[in-house]
Amino acid sequence: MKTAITPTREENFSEWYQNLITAADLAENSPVRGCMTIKPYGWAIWELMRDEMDKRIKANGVLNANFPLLIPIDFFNKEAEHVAGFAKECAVVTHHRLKMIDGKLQPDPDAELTEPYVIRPTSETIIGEAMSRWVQSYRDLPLKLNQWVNVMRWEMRPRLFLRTAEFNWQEGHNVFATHEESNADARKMHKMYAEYMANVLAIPVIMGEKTPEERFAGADHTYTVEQIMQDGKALQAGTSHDLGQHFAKSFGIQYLGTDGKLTHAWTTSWGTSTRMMGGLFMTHSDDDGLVLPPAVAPYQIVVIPITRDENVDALNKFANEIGEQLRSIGIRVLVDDSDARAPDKMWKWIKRGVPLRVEIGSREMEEKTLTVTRRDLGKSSKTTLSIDEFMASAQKMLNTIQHDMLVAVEERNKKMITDIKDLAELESALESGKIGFFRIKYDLTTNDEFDGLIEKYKISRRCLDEKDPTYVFVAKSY
RNA sequence: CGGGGCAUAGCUCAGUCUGGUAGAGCGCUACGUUCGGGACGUAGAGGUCGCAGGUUCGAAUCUUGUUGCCCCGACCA
Repeated sequence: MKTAITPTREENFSEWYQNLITAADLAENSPVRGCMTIKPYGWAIWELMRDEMDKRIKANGVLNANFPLLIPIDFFNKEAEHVAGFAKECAVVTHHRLKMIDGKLQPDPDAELTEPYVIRPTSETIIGEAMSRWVQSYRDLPLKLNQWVNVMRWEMRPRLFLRTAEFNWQEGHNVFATHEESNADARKMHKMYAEYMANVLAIPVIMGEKTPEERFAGADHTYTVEQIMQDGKALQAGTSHDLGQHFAKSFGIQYLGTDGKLTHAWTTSWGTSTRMMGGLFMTHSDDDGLVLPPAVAPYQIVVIPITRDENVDALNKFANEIGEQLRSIGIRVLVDDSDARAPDKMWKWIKRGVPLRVEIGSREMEEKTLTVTRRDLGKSSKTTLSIDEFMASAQKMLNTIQHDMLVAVEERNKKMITDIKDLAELESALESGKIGFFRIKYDLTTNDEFDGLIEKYKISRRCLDEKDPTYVFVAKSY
């Protein structure tokens, strides 16, 4: 059986993943170390993902803003834990001018900044500074901000979408008058992420709080959504932090309460990034390429005219009419009337994961029918139906695909989670090559013996079980 | 930043050991025959062999240095 992507997932998962990205024309490595170029088809997916997320953010009363890319180095000194977390991976801007020296452009030694800037790895500090000025009274609270920006973390080992030096994300930053409110907010955004991933990306997630060892630098509580990839590894797809008063105290975010007293506020921050795209691709795709849920597919339907010399114009015209009809009922459609051979067009759009493929040949044109194939189910789902029937049911078919993809991953995930009673059982499972998440009592994992297993099997604590926080999920991760 | 590997056509790679005019497959272009889940033939286009030095009559090949990439670690959304 020939597959469009080689090697297959089973043969070599990480190589399959890289080839998938090339085959689906999503992104490529750039000339800049650790940074990727997201190509138009990949970016179109991101735009759809972003728009869906943005709607949800705004529905929570959050407004978008935009803070500077560069952060004064001094801001990082203000929150000790935070500095420690990020110092190792910061890019720093030290000059403001280039000069031609010995025929080469170089930073001008005479243009060194007295105070270097850090390219933001995240924006808690610079937003904290602004909030300290914007928040004066309890009437200014809550203040809810979000920004869609790029950030930079100098990664040692980049992987397309999963870990790149520069990445795009949304980072939300909210301020509240009380700890009850900030903690409730962190949890609310956490739930929003889980809902989004299930309903938009068709990815069920494991929700829970990070253990103290894995918490965000400078947070009291970190809530995470963890996805399970097809190879059993975990992907941290979004985090929501209850920052307590750490940043409020460091940056002087205070409000005058009704009691006339000045009180430090409570902040949260919450983010999801282009890493989610990696999760999306790794979760749903197969050995023939990408499989996209309709909600984030740039083209939900591709119409392919099966042409021969004598019928090209008529068929292309007919296919475009079908395309127009579908657009008029709100479906994103591409009519591939390019002059490539029909099988080449089919494989091209199979590899790019278009949820529904519509083939039209002379026969269909005469009979007023269409042949429709679902990407998620493959060739066996090929059916022929009348144009009227299809127009009436196309949106429903897309909804069904969206739903079925979520259910399929839920089913797969059930087999990926194993209950473990003690460390001996955990070790023998790992030793036997068992993949996936292992659920074990948290207090069994706070000792040297467990640290040894972390070292030996490259596992980590992903999060506490939301349903019973005395349990923790352990897995290998990206 | 440690350990290993690689750098030759758009892509995957051979050629390097043993120095002698730059190769294959895929992809691309044209034409013909094909045509509903990866067709075939013919003809073409396409590379200062990562970069800089050294050895040599002559370097993709030997040598020194350098840069970048990949894999495995440490770090991480």
